[in-house]
Formats: sequence, C-alpha cells, structure tokens
Amino acid sequence: MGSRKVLGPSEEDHELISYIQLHGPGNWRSLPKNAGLQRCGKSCRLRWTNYLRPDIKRGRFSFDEEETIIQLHSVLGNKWSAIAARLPGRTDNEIKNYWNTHIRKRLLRNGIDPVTHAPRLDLLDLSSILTSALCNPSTLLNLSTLVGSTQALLNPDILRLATTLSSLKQENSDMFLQQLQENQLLNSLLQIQDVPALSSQPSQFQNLVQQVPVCTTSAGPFINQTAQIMQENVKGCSSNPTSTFSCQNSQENFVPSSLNENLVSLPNFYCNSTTTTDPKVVEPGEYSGFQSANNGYQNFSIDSVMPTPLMSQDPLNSSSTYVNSSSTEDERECYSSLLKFEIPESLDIDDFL
DNA sequence: AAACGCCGCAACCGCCGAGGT
DNA sequence: AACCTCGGCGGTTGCGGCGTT
Repeated sequence: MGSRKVLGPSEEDHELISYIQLHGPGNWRSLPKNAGLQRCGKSCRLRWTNYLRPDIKRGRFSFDEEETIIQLHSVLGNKWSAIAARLPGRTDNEIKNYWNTHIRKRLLRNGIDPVTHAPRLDLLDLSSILTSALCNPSTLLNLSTLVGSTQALLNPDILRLATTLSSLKQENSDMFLQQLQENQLLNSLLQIQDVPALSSQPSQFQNLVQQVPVCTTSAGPFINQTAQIMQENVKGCSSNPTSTFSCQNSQENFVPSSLNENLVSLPNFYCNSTTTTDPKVVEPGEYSGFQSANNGYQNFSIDSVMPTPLMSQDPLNSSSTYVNSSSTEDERECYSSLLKFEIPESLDIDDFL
C-alpha cells in the first residue's frame, strides 16, 4: 500500500480490511503488529479512512457536493474533517485535495479570496485609491490617469464609480471631501464587503446608512443615490430579523431562507449583479436569497461595484461583467448555479455556529 | 512517434492539539 | 503535570494522464 496511484487494494490492503472486519478499527498503534503489517498505525489508519473504508464514495464530486463544500468552507474554513462529516462518503483528505486543485483555483479566477470568501480587493485596492485621492487633498493623484491605466483590469462599474468620484472631486473637492468625511460614506462603501458581519448585524449597518444625510453639493445626487441603494440592500438583508444568514430578496418570488429551513445563503457577494437585461428568473420554490436586492439599479449599484464571482476579476479575462455561459466545464463553474443552494438536512448548523 | 512539461490525484509526512490516564 | 494515543491539518511527494512541441 506504499505505492501511489494504487487503483485497487493490494494484498496488504486485504489483510488490513480483513483484520478490521474481524476486530474493528480499535487501537491503531497495536493494529499493524496484530495484523502482521509492516506499517505504522497511522499509515494503516489513513489507508483505511481515506481509501479502504467501505462507505467511501468514489468518483467526481457532484455539483451539489461542490456547492456544499464551498458553503461549508465559507463557514468552517479549513476544517476538512468537519466538512467531510457533512458529505457522506467523502474524506477530509479528498475534499482538501479537491478544494486545492479545483475550487480554490476557480474562486481565485473569479476574484474571490478562497480563505475569506470575500472579493479580492487586492486586485483593485479601491480603498487605498479612494482614500488617497479623496481624503488627502494634498495628494496630486490623477485618478483618471490611474483609472485609464488599469482599465483593462477593472470592472466597468468600478470604473464608473472611480470616474464619478474623480470628476466630483475635481468639481467641488472641498465640499465633497467634507461630505465624504462627515458621512463616512467611504467607510460604508468599504464595510459593505464584510457581508457576514453585515448579515449578522443588519440593524447597525442600516443605521450607518441612514446616517447619510441629504446632500446639497454637486456630489449630493451621487451620494443620495448611493445611500438609497445601500438602504435598499440593507432593507433586504434586515427585514427578516430571525434569519441570521439570510439576505432577503425584494422580488415577489422571494423564498424565505432561514437556517430553520436548512437553507443557508452564501454571503452577499455571491449575489448576482443583475446588470444584464435578462436577469435570472427564479422560479417559485427556488432559493433566491442570493439575488441582489437592488434590481432597480441596473446601471449602478453597490452590488455591481463590489466584485462578485459573477464578475470576472481575472486580469486575463476582464471583458465581461456578466455570467459566462460558455462551455460545459465552465458551465459547472458558473456561479449562477450558486444562486440555488441547499444544505443537506443532516447538516447540524448549531455545531459550527 | 518521442520527449517534455503541466496538471490532477492519491498518498504520505510532520507537526500540533485534544482528550484520556 | 506528564505522558500517551488519536485525530486533524497543511504541505509535500510521486505517479499517471494529457496536451504541446
């Protein structure tokens, strides 16, 4: 059993299986001695738990399993054994390998940090750009130049935001800066990415958004629109106070999503940025909690500003903001499917909360 | 067709912490 | 408190498949 890429049980495996079938797994340290195996106990245990166990499920991960892994990983982190406990027939090692070779790479390709499951703003350090450009009047950073030079890497909506902020700064920089600092709009914009925290404390975030007053400067309409959008989003996320994770949709076909119903929503950045003219139609009964609550804002929204998996953050493929509905393999990778998500009933949420 | 490089996967190793004695 | 056993995790290894040159 020492050689790799063993597709079938070796003679040593048969001995191990026979022994465990007779005596049970029991004491792994004494097992190889009792079974006459030239292995350490740990090696036997790993071989058994990762390969020889009769309930091991072989073959490619199903899409449901993949979704479950992503969802559980977003909550549990690298606790592979805990994730494996929720995936019957799959081992922690198998899940870990699959994560590292497939899911992790795909999340990275889509601009999602596989560790935090948050959008990777390091690809576009918007916070530092905006802070530098807007909160430090002495800075002579030409944002337009910067935006132009990085245009190929950026999401169009982010470009629009940056350009708007840049022009507003030029038109009325002092007043806008004052408004910005007073209202902490920037912080609000940046904090919105912390969706788990937002979801768990929607009221605080709503208060923060509602603190944004009506503006009378040239930046006013922009800020008002932003605040309105944020409020729309927050309403969706906070209208169900009993749902810790859920992010309610404003659409009529909203399906309540609470842990009590074994449904767990992905963080908000998994939401579809429905900038397309043909938004995903969610059938009644389908889980729609991942959809953006700001469907009315197709040209500008917080959701569309903040990177999502549906926005290709891949510098090599930044041509489209929309869902890539291409090949079969890519079809599996299409995060639109993540809009529909269900945790198996066996999942004990309380265990890891 | 052969050589080469890349990638996926199964398996292993070292370290560490938890729990029991 | 010290020791032992077990289990978990991150990282690595090595083989085989596949595509490219």
